Amino acid sequence: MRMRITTACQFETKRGKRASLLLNYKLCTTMPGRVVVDQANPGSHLTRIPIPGINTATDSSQASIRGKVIQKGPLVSLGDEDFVLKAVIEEEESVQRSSSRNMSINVILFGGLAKDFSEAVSRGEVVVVTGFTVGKSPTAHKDQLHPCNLLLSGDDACLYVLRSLPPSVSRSPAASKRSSTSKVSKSAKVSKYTYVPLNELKPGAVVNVYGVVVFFKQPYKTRGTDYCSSLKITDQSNQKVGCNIFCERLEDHPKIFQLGDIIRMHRVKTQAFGGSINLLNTFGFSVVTFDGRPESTVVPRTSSKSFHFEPEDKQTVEELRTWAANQDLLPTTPRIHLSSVQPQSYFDLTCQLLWKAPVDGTCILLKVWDGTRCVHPLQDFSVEASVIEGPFSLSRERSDLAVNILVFDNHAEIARQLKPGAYLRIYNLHATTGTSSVPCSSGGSGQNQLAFHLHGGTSYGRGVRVLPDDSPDIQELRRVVESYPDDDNDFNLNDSAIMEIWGTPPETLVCVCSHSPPERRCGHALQQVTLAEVKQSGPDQLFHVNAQLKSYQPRHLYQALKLHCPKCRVIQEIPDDDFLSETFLEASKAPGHIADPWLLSKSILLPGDGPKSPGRTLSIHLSKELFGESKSKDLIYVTGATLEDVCQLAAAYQYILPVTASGGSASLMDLSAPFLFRGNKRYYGCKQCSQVSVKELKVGGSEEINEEFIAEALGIKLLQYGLLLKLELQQGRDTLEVFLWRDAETFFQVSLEDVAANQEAQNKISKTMDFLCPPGRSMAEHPWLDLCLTTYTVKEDDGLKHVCYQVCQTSTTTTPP
DNA sequence: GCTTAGGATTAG
Repeated sequence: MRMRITTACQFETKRGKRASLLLNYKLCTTMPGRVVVDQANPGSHLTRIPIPGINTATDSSQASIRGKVIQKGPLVSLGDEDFVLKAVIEEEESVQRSSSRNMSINVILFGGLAKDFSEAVSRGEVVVVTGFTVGKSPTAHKDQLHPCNLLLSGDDACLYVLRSLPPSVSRSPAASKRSSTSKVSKSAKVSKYTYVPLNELKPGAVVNVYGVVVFFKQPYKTRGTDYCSSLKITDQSNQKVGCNIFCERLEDHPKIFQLGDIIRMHRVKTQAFGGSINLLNTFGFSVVTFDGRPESTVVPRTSSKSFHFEPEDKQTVEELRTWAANQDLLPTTPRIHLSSVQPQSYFDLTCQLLWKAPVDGTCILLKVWDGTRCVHPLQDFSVEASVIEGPFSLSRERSDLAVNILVFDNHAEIARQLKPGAYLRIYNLHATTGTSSVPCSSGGSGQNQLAFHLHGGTSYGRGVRVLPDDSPDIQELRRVVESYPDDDNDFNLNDSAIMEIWGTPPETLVCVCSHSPPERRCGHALQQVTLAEVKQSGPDQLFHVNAQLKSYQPRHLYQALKLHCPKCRVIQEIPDDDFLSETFLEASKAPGHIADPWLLSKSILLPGDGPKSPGRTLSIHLSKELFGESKSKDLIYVTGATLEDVCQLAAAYQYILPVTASGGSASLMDLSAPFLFRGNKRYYGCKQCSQVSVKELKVGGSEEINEEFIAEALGIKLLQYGLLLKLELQQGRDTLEVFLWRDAETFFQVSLEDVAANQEAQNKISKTMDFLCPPGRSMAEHPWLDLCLTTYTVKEDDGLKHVCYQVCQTSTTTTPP
């Protein structure tokens, strides 16, 4: 089958309505790179954002900012030990200058931090800040500095000073760089620790120990309040000692990646158990771990902001490593890649997560790869595209190598928090064969198809963990996966640059177009023109061009798919499932009681499974009117339902309307969430244009209940799905950036409502884009397209009008070869 | 309020 772009002379959208050409985007092509600071530096687990790259959408919980102090204001007292201080920090030379103006930013410090900064930090010093919030700088106009400022207040705020130390002072592991870190408001305390050999432990003592890890489980949830890391360690005394570390927070647990890692624990309690000594963490416990391979550099792994580390520690680690290397302590299992997996075996897999999707309450499907190809036939699974988190459409190379992993039970809970792009180690993964009866299995011939299962439980250290980006274990993997052509479109810079515009918060997307373009038809009578001629022309014109597609943005459909209001023309993002789950969960906690006389209600008490998941009441309400019309299955109202409940119910009833009780009456939830569900489809309402009130539906006998009818009855203005792509057209040496928006449905010959709900429709779009812009092919191999373009003006923030271009009245058609 | 786990395969 061959696809060809032609111009369609007739055009009418599915619903017979037209969205106007209203786009107001600026593309920032100079988004600075993401720089991860050196492991030895503070905030190394965070993404370092260059100062020019800061904006109000910066996720400060994941970011650190580094800069040189170029101005330090006076400490201003606000009374009662409260202070404020303003400083300016400047991006250092090392980062590429992408904008000369935004290299310096105001930092406003509050409270004790302001006071400490005033006393401890001088101009010219380099600082790293974390836990900040980003605000709009009210003085940007006046001081010509960065349009944002950094606000440092509260417990999360932290500021580190990078400072040279005299050689005699105990240093951080960054000693080789001749620099150390001091955290403002905490001075380093120098004290000696003594470590007890493992064969000298006596019960009932609190000790510090070093050891080589000979067994470990990743932290797992206990029946109590904490996670437990269960491990066994040994040292030169050859004594093996079991340890149980209980911490509520996962980040406080020892970072153990593989057998042979070295662990140092401070303040562990010895305890007699079963004739031997066990170790248990106790008050003031701290832990640091190290890679166990003698050839690797000694880099402490810890999430502690301050920890003790001296040259003696480095020596102890090296001695333990050398000793362990000459012992028969650890099994000598070779690293298994997907290419060397044996059916029915258990192995540890180091891989990259491509995407994930929930299967049911106890199972998550992970799509991963390690750059090698599994030689065995693999079992296939299918999931709804709408529940996939991550790039739904993989390049051919990637999807050839990617495998599915089913993660069950306790591990599913951890897997829910994994982010696509993360590097993972999955311990005790089971390569199973035989037919699967999990809900997402596509069936198939089954018997000798391989499937990867991470079973529930923690036997044999079964578990999954994220490896840090600087882990030596992933460098080779990273090199391999990054060598694939499509890679730079998926997880790194390009996407974050695109997200600058495509992820712009909805309120800034309100369209401010001067007026809608006139309706014109291309018709084949229009003569083809060059891109240069299009650019030289004014707005409100229609052109017929012949060009190639050089590139397009965003690369992922889930980034291009939007919701928009046909009335007020606001464009907004589609909320992700994590957000929706949270919203529904919150609402389900306080369902209240509905006593509307026009509803028939029935409540079910669903048992919980612990203090963090208490029981809840799910209520289903039927409209008496619909019941009388024998349409009781057409629409039900539910209260106390989680997102999962709603999806389940959506399989049995036509329309599900989640409601909460407000003064004894049914009322809708916040319109941030879908107000209506039908099968896989979700319907949203416009916050600005809806005047919601839940009242009895009046249906005539022949009237069909559909989303439009329900929305109207509720006073809701239905949002429509839209698809927004920016295409770079090429014609010889000339290029032109154009949008595809209004006529996206015509272009792809697909309903965007379907695209939001099913994989098949999504595949149609990705196949089309792969055909128009074949990944990894030269421009000579890109097809030539006949396109209609319209020109129109958009009023920018600066008040000036800009001419924009949009593809219109063009559809992809398939023609026989 | 101060437990939880204390290695040793799921059975999808």
